[in-house]
Amino acid sequence: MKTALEKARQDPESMKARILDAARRIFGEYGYHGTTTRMIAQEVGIDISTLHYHWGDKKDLYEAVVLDINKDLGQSLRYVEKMVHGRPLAERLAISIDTMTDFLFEHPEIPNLILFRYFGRTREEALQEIQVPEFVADIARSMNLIQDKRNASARPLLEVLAVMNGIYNYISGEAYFRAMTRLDREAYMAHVKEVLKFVLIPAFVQREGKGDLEKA
Amino acid sequence: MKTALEKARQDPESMKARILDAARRIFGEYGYHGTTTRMIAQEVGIDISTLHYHWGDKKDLYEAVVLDINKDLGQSLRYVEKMVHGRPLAERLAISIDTMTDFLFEHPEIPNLILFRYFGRTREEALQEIQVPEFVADIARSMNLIQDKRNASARPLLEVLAVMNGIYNYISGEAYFRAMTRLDREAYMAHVKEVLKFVLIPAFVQREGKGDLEKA
DNA sequence: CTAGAATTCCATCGTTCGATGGAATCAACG
DNA sequence: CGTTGATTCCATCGAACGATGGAATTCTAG
Repeated sequence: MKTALEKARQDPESMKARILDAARRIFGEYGYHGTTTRMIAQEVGIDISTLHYHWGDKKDLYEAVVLDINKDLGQSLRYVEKMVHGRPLAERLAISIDTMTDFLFEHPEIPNLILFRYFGRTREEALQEIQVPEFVADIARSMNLIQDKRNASARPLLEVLAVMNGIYNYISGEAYFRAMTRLDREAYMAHVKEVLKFVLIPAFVQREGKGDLEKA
Repeated sequence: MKTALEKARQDPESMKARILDAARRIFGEYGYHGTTTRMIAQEVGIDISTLHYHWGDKKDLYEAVVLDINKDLGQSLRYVEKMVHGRPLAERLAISIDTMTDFLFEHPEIPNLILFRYFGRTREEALQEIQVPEFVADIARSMNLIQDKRNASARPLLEVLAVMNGIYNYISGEAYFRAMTRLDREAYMAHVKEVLKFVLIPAFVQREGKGDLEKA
């Protein structure tokens, strides 16, 4: 007998998986308080009681969404890390930006929910943590900004946040920024990648160059 | 006889002004749906009906908050523009970043509400626009990225957004990022300014240099 | 086919939220 | 003092929301 979780993971067409999928999108668009269980149920085309049957109450469902998103983001980051391993810094940054931007454009609810967590508060206490700090430290190590993941100083962590948030902003703000720039989706994605690489890469490359100079 | 608006502007201790002030903070922390009129009333120490008496319904109050914030942000941007006028690019960016960061740390509800608007959606339709596009075009002109504010192409607008959002992120994410870096408020502010200048300035300065080279 | 388990929906409950009428209080002025 | 208008609070309403019991339906094992 499969457990309920295994079922949901294995069969993306199962009711439980369909609800989780819709919940990701709607929580990502409207935030925790802006989302009603009725909105999610309607999106799936089911009754609210079916939703509660599978996922418990609203907070439980939200926490499941957060865990699911952490899982996807972690997978994607590990994939990118393998991809850029051993390459020079500028190339590593360019590939990371391109790959993560592509991935997140496909799953905008991921940066959306992360940004909601960063910037907003919830009336309920102790909603599930998004494990971003863990990810940020991993990236800092992958970028050679720190050696040990355990005791990272503030500066490199904040630098990594500049890169990650820079990407998140353009994904989550797509509707707003596209209206502002009057670009279609494809052109917007291309411009975003260009601008991100233009803005983010020089600083790190310049410093690396200076470091080498001092060594020599 | 003064109008109600003039009264509120002139006397910051008036009930109407006190309500608007509390509403800015709470809408900024919890977002539109995360905020209840009761929370605002309790913050001021009054009854909900007093709130409705002065500002109408929840949407009206929210729109007043948005207008108020647009006013403050616009003033601050114009002040910075005068301050940096005529200086070289790197200096202009550094001063702008320092000044805007200081200002926004004092008024975190401003970036908070702007980011909520970017990234989140509301169940109600047609909530008051935050006039960010206008501001972004102004800054692009002030940075000599565009000549005419009217017909700005996408690229410079997206570059300006990278700068503005970079600042907003660290302000609005203070609680989260400070916990992550274990910095006190003062140290956090200092690090943020350093990191912002480190990340954002080189790209623009480098391009300016290349531009001059091509001219020569 | 059938019995039992799993799933889905209908009806409904209690709470919270936005909003308002109307009484009570306060301030200004002759 | 008394009248008038502005302000504030109390009581309460209807709608929306989260949640659940239980009937109806579907699925599954034997």
